[in-house]
Amino acid sequence: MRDNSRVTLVDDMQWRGLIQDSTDPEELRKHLDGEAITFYVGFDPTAASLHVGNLMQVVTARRLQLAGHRPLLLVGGATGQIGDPGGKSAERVLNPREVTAGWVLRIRDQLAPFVSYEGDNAATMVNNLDWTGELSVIDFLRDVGKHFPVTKMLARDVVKNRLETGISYTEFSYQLLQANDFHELHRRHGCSLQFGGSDQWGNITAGVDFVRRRGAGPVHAFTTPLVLKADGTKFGKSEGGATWLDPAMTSPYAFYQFWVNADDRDVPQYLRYFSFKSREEIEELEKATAERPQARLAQRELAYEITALVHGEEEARQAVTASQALFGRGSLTELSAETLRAALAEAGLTEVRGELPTVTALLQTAGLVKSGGEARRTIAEGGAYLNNERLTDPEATVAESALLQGRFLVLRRGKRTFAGVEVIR
RNA sequence: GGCGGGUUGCCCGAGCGGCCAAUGGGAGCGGACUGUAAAUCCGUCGCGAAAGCUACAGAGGUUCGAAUCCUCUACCCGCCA
Repeated sequence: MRDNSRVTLVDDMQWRGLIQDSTDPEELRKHLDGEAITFYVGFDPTAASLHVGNLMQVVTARRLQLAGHRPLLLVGGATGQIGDPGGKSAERVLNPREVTAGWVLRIRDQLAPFVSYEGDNAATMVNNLDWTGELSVIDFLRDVGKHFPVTKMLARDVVKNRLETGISYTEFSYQLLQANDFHELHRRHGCSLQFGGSDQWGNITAGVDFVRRRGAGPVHAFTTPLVLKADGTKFGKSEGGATWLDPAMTSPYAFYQFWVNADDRDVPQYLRYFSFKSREEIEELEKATAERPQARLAQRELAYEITALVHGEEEARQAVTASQALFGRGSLTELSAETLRAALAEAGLTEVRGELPTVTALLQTAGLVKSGGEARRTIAEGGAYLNNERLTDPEATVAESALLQGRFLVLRRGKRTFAGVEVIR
């Protein structure tokens, strides 16, 4: 059945605000809304895990695949050793090769579940070290370097911004490597589209130009916008650092909480960017937020969906259950031992043996404070709670009667940072 | 190559012999208000219960006493060649 009013991929992406810059918009539309194509998006191994800042690219790749296109997920084993000058105000310190190599493996595994390897448009993982590692300097300079006018390279914003503070030849060359990747993927896999974050626009267009100069193409490209927060702070940071996709670095519970805590003003945009819900569903949630913001319906839906996508349904359900148990209005004494254990395990559970320590020591052991002084200060400020009751005496020892289900203690710092302790005898 | 300036706590940035664990701002943390939101206001912000300890690029030195003066080392930044 053919419906002329059918919403196309590009229509949907435009509504979601996913396209910041692009090569010829008309051509791009024809390309993306037409026959299945092969596209690529790259991730450099600059850390042991991807973080929520990378999620935009991940879900967009998934979105394109769901629309029928074929993804090439590139992990930059080569570019990751060089360092993209973009977004950095100073030269970066090179990571040892083995470190980068290890991160490549981890990030590849991490990306794997987001796309499908079945069917005509099965995804493929690629690593630019495969074609860059063997490349000799002479070949590189003759075949790649020759096509790059230095004037044009200098004019790119990322380079221009660094000219004052300094940039090494190494980082200056980054755009050539990325441009060459596009050409290689075009040659090897028929890749005709690259996308990335808006900070990649210079590198991406360098690639588009390069493919054309090598007599191939035409190829297309677009960038996704930088995710902004209404309060002006950087997206992706929460209590004490980045929000990682690796469950060992950011627990599924903390990950879920990251989204639950999203600013009302940001949620509608986040839903558009990250969620696979339909336009109707998203607009419904927006309305709910406008009418009853305190219900945080949009935040919860968003948090659940993204947590399930990244960590799986089971983990997402546990994060929800834990959140309900800890933030619920009900008394902690009403929770069953299983619920309590599960909730605290999500929030972070520490085992304590022997005598019951002082509350100061306990806050420290549970990792809610860095030092005894900080524990005392927090208690003095009225920001420390045991089983949801405010602590007042830093020297107090935990009473036997405080143990929930005979062995659990729920510690809290401030409004929303929980930690659990299990007393083992 | 010559001359000059700089390196302070998570970041910016004062301090230029004792009154300096070090003014101020930002971030962070806590409280009040709320909705696990925002904005606002208030408090707090090296370690230690305290005595005290460790800190102002690094190493030495002068001095009763140094972030502050001197010497060397490292790094950064200007100006002139």
